[in-house]
Amino acid sequence: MSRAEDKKPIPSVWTREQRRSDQPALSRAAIVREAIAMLDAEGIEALSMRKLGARLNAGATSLYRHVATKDELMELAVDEVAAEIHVPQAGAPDWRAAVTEAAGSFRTTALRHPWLTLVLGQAGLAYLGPNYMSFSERLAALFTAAGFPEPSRAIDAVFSYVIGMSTTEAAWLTTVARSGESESEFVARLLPAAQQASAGYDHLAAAGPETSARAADPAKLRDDKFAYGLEVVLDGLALRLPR
Amino acid sequence: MSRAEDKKPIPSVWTREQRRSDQPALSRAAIVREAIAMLDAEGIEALSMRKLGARLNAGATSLYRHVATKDELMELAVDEVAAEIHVPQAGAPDWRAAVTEAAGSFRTTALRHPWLTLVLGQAGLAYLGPNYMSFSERLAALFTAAGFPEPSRAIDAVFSYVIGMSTTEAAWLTTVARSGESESEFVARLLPAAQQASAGYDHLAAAGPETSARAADPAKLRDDKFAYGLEVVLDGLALRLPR
DNA sequence: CCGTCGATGCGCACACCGTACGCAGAGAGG
DNA sequence: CCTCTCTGCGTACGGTGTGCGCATCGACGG
Repeated sequence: MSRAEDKKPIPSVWTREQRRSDQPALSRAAIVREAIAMLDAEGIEALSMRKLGARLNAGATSLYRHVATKDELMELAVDEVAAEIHVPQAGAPDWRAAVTEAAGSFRTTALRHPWLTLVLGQAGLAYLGPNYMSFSERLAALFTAAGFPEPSRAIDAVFSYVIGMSTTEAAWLTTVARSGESESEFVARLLPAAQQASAGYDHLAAAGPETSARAADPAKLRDDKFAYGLEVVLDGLALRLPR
Repeated sequence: MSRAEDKKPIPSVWTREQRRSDQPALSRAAIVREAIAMLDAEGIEALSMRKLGARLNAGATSLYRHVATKDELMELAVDEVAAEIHVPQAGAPDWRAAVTEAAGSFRTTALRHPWLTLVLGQAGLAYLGPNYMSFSERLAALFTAAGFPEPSRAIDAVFSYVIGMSTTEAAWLTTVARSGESESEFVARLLPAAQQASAGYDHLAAAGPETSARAADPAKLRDDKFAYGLEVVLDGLALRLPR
């Protein structure tokens, strides 16, 4: 106590930087934006509060002034990204084209942010953000205008398919990304193993050559597969439209 | 060195328990079995190598003699559980009934092990276990026998739907389980909040009363919803059968 | 019977995680 | 000028997955 200055790097007025008005400060919006950037770039398990704080020139625990918990951050990120999904205005004459557009938009959003489906599967949309709400509202409008007596049933049918396919694709793309190779390279390298694995399974082996022949452009193959299944679902729904 | 016994609780012959032939020892099968039990009982984020080890009267790191990594453990658990999915023998006259059976079996398995869909979304089935392989093989046989020229397309369509719906349901059930209430209680308690949230959204609000009236038996409602969507997909597929 | 060896279990340690808590400044209002 | 609220941060706690090296054990060759 006698020696006023002891250890520590001397917290004097000169050492102390004034950090005010330097950065636009921390804000919920900035935090969410940066979190999404990290999630997109490095995947879901690379996001930590500490790293996120560092990216914002802040300490890890500073974030908690604007966000209650990491889970809440994730929900905010999900809702933010939900704004990217485009659902056409209701009432257009061709409801199939409109639904196809909405489904495709969901898929591309999910593939652009491969962590989306993971969080959806975990949180289950318990707390609904505004963007997700208006997404649902626009869908409901679309299917109602199309003439479905129980629009929510039809929506669930279509979007269960869309979510399922998008989840699978996102998982695949994540695996590919982790390999550091392009999708075609990865497929080429995986092919022998896959064929060996399906040896002894008659029907799987039968599908092998056919699949490998088309593997030249895997992205297009995925597009086609998605479109095919979507047409299947829409055909099934069309049978249920009155008249 | 002079005093032979020093600190430490004296590792003498008497203190030292013979652990041999007490438990069936640690084995990969036992580890996977116990991991599944923990996952089912306490959810995916409650499973840690330390707790799992403790449940097997073992240290955390002992498990690594039988399992390379936690991720690998999860893949083993997924494949183990895949054996529970029942796919009817190919060649039955009514392919729709057979597919409905397989789809329903997948769903009940996914709901019995709500962590299944989460792991599927993460790992993307990069490494395929034997049970998952024979599941796929049986499906391929089923759809080939049904007469689909491109069975894999049809399988993907149906099971993307099934996976999507099951994922959503599993997430919901997990949320319900965390609340400690029954599903009906949870729904009842959630209803006012849901209605308030959908105020201002015309079409969502319109669906409100109808939904709440049916909320008396939520499990049945989910069953119906799943069956409805499945019929939609199967109808769409039926249109693509030759002749 | 004894010495050796490979397989097995475990304690320790490391780096990292989410986050509770209380303090240090800054800006606003009296 | 004093006070009060709001924001950021340092520290700390109790967890996590897992690499490493040692102790122990059953089996087996001499």
